Amino acid sequence: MKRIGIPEIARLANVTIGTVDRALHGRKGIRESTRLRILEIAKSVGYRPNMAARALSVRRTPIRIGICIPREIHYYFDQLCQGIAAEAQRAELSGVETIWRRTERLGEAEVETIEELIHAGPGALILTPGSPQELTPVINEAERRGIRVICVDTDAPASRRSTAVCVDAEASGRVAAELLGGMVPVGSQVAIVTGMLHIEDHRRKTESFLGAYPRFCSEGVVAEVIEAHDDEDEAFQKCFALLERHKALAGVYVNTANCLPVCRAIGATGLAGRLKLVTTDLFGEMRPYFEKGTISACVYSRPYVQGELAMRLAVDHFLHGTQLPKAHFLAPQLVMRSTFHLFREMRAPAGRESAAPAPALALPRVSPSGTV
Amino acid sequence: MKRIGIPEIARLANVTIGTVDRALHGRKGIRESTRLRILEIAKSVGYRPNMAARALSVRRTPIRIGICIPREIHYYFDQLCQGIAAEAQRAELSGVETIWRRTERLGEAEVETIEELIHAGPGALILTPGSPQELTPVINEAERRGIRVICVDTDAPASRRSTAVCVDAEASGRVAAELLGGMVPVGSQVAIVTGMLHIEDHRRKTESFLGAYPRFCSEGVVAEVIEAHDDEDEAFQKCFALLERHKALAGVYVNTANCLPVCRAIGATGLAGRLKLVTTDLFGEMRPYFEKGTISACVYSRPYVQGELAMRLAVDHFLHGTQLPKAHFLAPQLVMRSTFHLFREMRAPAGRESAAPAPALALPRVSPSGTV
DNA sequence: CTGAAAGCGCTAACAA
DNA sequence: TTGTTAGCGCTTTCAG
Repeated sequence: MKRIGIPEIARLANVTIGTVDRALHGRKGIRESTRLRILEIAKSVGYRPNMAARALSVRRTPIRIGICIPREIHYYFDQLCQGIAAEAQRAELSGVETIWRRTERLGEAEVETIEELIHAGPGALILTPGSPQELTPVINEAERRGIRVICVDTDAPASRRSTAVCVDAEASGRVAAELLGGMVPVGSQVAIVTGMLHIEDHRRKTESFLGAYPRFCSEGVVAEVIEAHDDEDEAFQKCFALLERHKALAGVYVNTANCLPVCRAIGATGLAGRLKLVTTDLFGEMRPYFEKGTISACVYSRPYVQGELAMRLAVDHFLHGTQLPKAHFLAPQLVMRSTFHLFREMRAPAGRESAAPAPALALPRVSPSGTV
Repeated sequence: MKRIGIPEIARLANVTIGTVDRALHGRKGIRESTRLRILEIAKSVGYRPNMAARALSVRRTPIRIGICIPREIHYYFDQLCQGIAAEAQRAELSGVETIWRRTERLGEAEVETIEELIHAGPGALILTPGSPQELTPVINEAERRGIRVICVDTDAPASRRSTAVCVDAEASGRVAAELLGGMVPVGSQVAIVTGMLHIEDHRRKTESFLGAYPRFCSEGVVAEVIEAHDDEDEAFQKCFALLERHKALAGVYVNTANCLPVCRAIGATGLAGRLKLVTTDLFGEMRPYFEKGTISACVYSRPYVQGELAMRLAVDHFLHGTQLPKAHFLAPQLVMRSTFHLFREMRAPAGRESAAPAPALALPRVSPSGTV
């Protein structure tokens, strides 16, 4: 089963490798009959190109990919970065380099950072657009220069970005409604705790839940929508008051990461387990509330997977010439009491400093000839 | 920013590439001082080996990975194979080859096929052990010869296999119980439709559901466990009779792929939507039942992801020297009415012929979940 | 101990 | 229209 290559095909066809190359790649400057003949031979011997040789021959510039991701919220964006880094490490072997620029917070210093990255002349840019509208000009500028911009986690749909990898906020809100609606009795009152409605993600999740909930729980009503501004105390206070106000509340949907104060408020009112709580995101501190049954389910956006995917799309695009999809929407992962322990997020203590920028130098670890 | 290689280091160190190679690889025949000097330079310039070139140069030992996966059930194992193939294609650049052997059905001709694969002398073997106990000797033999055996989808825990990638059947059954238990009223009767209880996977899911259901639905009871033997007619008949027998049934858990007849029976008795149905696996024909609300949720093992993961573990192991984990358990993906459309499985018409043994030049590229 | 040189399979520029 | 040739960056063999 020796693998046969271009030279061998050339021999079989009585031509030279140049001609075989032309035939195989549909290049011009070859008689149609010759091409057909060669193609026929190539097929009959089951020719498969040696990708390593091709890569070696064709590429003299390493592919560089710029990455602009915020630091905060750590537990979330660190996962995202780890996904990217994991994929990047694999692609390293094929000559892909990453340039990391982590901004302090989502939406902060985005434009400058990306301009800086553009300046480095990368092949692609992976970023989380915090303020899509402000970013649109830079994104378009990057694309104009031939840099493929890949949005991750959130999209900048009005821009000319090449693609986006994200969990659709609407799907997220809808599935939360479906879960909660399925768990509470007909006609139940529920409430939403959100961060800030002027944040697109929060608003869309909220609206989508509002629209979907009555469809999944007949006669069901959303009693209140609370903005907690991602403040722990505010969330606790407001939520506690909410539970006092609506004794009949059957469920709560928290669509921001700030779910711990809600859990505490529910615990404080002795409702844990009776009231169904559906949260968003996943991190170590949620563990006890899963165990106690305070949290019924969590609609998780899987930042790690998103990162992996974004990076992979970029790599595949450059290395294999894969087309970038218009957008890639992932289904959120539903995490429940029976499964939360299976997530890496629940093991590592949260809040650790980023593990992203792979510490450059790695000398060859495997001796080429043998295994140790 | 040019990526610098061995020739450049040689120049900087005033030696030849041969010497640099010796230094970098800890080979003998080089003065210790020279080695140190070269290593120092390599580090300072951030040398990273070009793996494509290496792969090309040491073609004598391409890493080969044997794969033994059944054809049936197509919709499931084709996904698994596509996951493996996608990952394999990426590794191709680094000189990884795959040897495909698809058996007709799970558990059929496994031993022979694997013996044959062992004979090809691969570095690793990826397989779905249909009958773990029969396979144990061959697996151990392979491991004895230094072939890393990776079980996927099901495990062969008694063997010396290097690792396994699978969704734990127990977690699957338990989360089904949690979902169903959360959706039905207190004290509800539910039923289980399984394939054959002598199949380990079915038995374990069933037992785990039986154990967990009462914990998630207080006073809840599992009224019946039905074996449908993965036969369409039998499933329909038995299920129809079941629904007649237990008018009060609030939910059904189907833990085999054979869920369509159950959906039909539920439809025929006019219970669609009222009775909560939790199924297993995901394929195109389930679409209308999701749409109508007949299926409330599906506990999906994500064969594509499992395949990707298994292959990736193998590749990372050989290319980066990564340790293989003892086992890798994935959380099942919960699919619901709001999200089923995001899955690749629901788009492509099911039952297509395998796409596994990569056809020559252009291997169809698939992405892990929905791509628009 | 170190240097020189021959490829690995493929692409691409140049010759015929 | 086809042939020839020079690398890509690395490993490896054979000389010095």
